[in-house]
Amino acid sequence: MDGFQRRREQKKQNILEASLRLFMDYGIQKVSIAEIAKTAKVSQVTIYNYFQNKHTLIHDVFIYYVDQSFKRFEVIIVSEAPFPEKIQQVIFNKQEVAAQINQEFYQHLMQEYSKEGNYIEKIYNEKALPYFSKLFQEGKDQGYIDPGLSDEAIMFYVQMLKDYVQREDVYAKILPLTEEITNIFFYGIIGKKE
Amino acid sequence: MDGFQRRREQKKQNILEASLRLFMDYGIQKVSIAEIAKTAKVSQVTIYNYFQNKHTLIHDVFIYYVDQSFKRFEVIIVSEAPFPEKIQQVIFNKQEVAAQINQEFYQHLMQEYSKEGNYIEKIYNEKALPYFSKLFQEGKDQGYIDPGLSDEAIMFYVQMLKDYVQREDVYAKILPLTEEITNIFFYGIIGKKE
Amino acid sequence: MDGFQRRREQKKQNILEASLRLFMDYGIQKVSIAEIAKTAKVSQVTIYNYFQNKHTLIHDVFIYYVDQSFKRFEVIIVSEAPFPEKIQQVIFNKQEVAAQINQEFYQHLMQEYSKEGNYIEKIYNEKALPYFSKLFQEGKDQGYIDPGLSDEAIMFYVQMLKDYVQREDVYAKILPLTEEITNIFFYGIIGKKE
Amino acid sequence: MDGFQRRREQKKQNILEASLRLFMDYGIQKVSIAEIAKTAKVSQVTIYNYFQNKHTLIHDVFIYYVDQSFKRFEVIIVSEAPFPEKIQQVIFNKQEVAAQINQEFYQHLMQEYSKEGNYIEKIYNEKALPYFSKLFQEGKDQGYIDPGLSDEAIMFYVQMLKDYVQREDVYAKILPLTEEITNIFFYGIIGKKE
DNA sequence: AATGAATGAGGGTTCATTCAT
DNA sequence: GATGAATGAACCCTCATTCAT
Repeated sequence: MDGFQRRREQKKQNILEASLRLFMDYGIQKVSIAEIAKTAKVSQVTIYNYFQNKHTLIHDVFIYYVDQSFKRFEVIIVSEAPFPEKIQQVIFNKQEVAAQINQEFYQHLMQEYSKEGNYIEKIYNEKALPYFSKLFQEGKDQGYIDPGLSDEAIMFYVQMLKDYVQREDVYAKILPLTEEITNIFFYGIIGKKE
Repeated sequence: MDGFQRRREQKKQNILEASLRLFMDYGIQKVSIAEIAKTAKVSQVTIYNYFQNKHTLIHDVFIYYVDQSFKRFEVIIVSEAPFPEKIQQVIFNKQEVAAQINQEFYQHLMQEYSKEGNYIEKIYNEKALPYFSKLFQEGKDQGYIDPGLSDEAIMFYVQMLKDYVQREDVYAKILPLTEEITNIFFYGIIGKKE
Repeated sequence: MDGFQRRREQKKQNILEASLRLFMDYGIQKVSIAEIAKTAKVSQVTIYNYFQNKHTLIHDVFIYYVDQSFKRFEVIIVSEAPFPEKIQQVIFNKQEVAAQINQEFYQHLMQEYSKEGNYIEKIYNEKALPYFSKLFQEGKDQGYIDPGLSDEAIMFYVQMLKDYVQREDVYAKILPLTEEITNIFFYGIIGKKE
Repeated sequence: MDGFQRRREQKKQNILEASLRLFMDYGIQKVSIAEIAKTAKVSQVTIYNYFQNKHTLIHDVFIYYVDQSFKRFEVIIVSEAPFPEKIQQVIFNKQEVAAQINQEFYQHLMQEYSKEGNYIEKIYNEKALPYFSKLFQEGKDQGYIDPGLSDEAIMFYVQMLKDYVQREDVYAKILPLTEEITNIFFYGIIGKKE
């Protein structure tokens, strides 16, 4: 990549980052192109030079976001930590780009991209799922997970917890419940039978 | 209530119902007053005769929604069904006003009402929480729930599952997993020890 | 006039008075029919039963206003006070319905009715002008007014002073100047030559 | 100022001029942004690119107007014409931006600016008042004005006449009375004593 | 390639006026 | 005759997007 290309990429990333920041703070619909342009210190038209329209900008921001979070996710999975710790980190660690993610942003993506591009599906099936499978297999091998459970079901649970924990309105409330929640995750509401 | 009053109430409810329907299908911001008016078969101004502005309309729609769902929730709790069935119904039965609820609508409310009116907090603390407590006590008495678990922690799980199940993008996927998910809820990922 | 008619007249006057009050306080354009209805404690439609539309309502309010002020004006003119005192009263006394009249109201009338109905012209020519003529003749006879001056010119001056004094933004400032202003009116800027 | 800036200024002035023209002809409230846009041959949004909202547009139009009128006023005052002619020009010459000024426009500004910005007060006290003082002193020195009269009182008269002459509804009527009115201004209703 | 300027379409809201009881 | 309810038209303003330089 020559200097020219590099500067171009840099500018593009500036726009993506500004957009992501704003989307996560205020939601998608509340953020205008003009606002993004001002934050990224470019003109509105420059944005249109890099991205077809707001729709594809959102799409690209999302991909940028997923790629970034995925890298951090990967680190946890391949680490040498014991299984329960890994699970806890995946669920509770705010390892995402931002500490708090605007839910509307998240929802919008889920809604939009479950229909068309289906990028989220694709990336999860291609990348996350194998990692999760590996993680769950590890759990099953070490006796932490019932071997009869399907990966889909466990993944649903993990995903759900992960999502929920990230919600601004929820996070504060459950902080003191972390241990209990983890316990229920492992042993169910019926509790550990010793 | 005379005929006048009754027709007025009826029309108001029409607007509320149309709004709720649209909000749940498309989200709040995407739905214009004009659209609501057309759906409810009234003029835009009529809406303004009943509700001060869009903001308070949303508020009122929300209250309408909460009240309605709560009635159905109550029915389940006080029924004579065995505990596990009750829990399953609370979580999985689409007892809500609508089969599918738009998440942005839900998020908006959560966000909004965690700040101001705090109506959701109030109704949950005053009405839902006691019912939940009673239900959980029932579960503990019958050995379905570890007596050491706090109501808050269990409620978190129930609420999370309930919310998640309602999401458009999620519902279809987990339908075949219902049984497994219930199992995890009861026995954790470690599974039932027999 | 029977009791029925009387009640009708009473209601009509209520509306007129409410309108006048509001017009003078806030100006014409800022006052809605709904506001008048609420102030007069009638329904909006009732207003339309008495007055064709807002336009004619304004017209009628104006006539109501002019008639009322005219009565008070007449009192001064026919009184036994000496000429200079009469003039001063006509100009400076806030003998109008309201202490302060919203200028927009006044202007609107002037503008509107100098074109069409021309009611103000008519009433002034028919009623005020003769009185003014009489007053000015009195002044000329007593040596207070140059006999060479036309009634129109003097009337313009009196009217102008009267209007100006009534303006909210002007009144306070000129209060301490009353005497000087009267002097200039009588003797001009060149002053009394003794 | 480069070509960019200059064209921008030009366009801004177009909008100001169109607004002023319309405000003066029809009053402020009756003139919509759409109408201004059409008159200035720009889109509505362009207006919003230059002015925050209608309120500040009105404000800026007013400043534009005051500045322009003041320049012409200054020319008269510093000219070499004899005193009576100057006075007559100040009062009667339609030296203002427009031949006729809508009174509602004027009133609105007076009302508005007696409260907040107070721009009119400021400009009059800082700029107009000194000029007027100088003019009146000239009149006193040359025996045209009674030295005992306060500047405030004379200014009141001048201002009043100036305002009144500008009124659409008044102008036509007093045109034939110009001479008489000037006489009254100089010598009062009692007339010149020779 | 990048920008300031411009725009069509649409959104929420208000108002004078009419309908239906 | 009086009212509550309803409405079409208009207004201010915002936004994603394009034009012209």
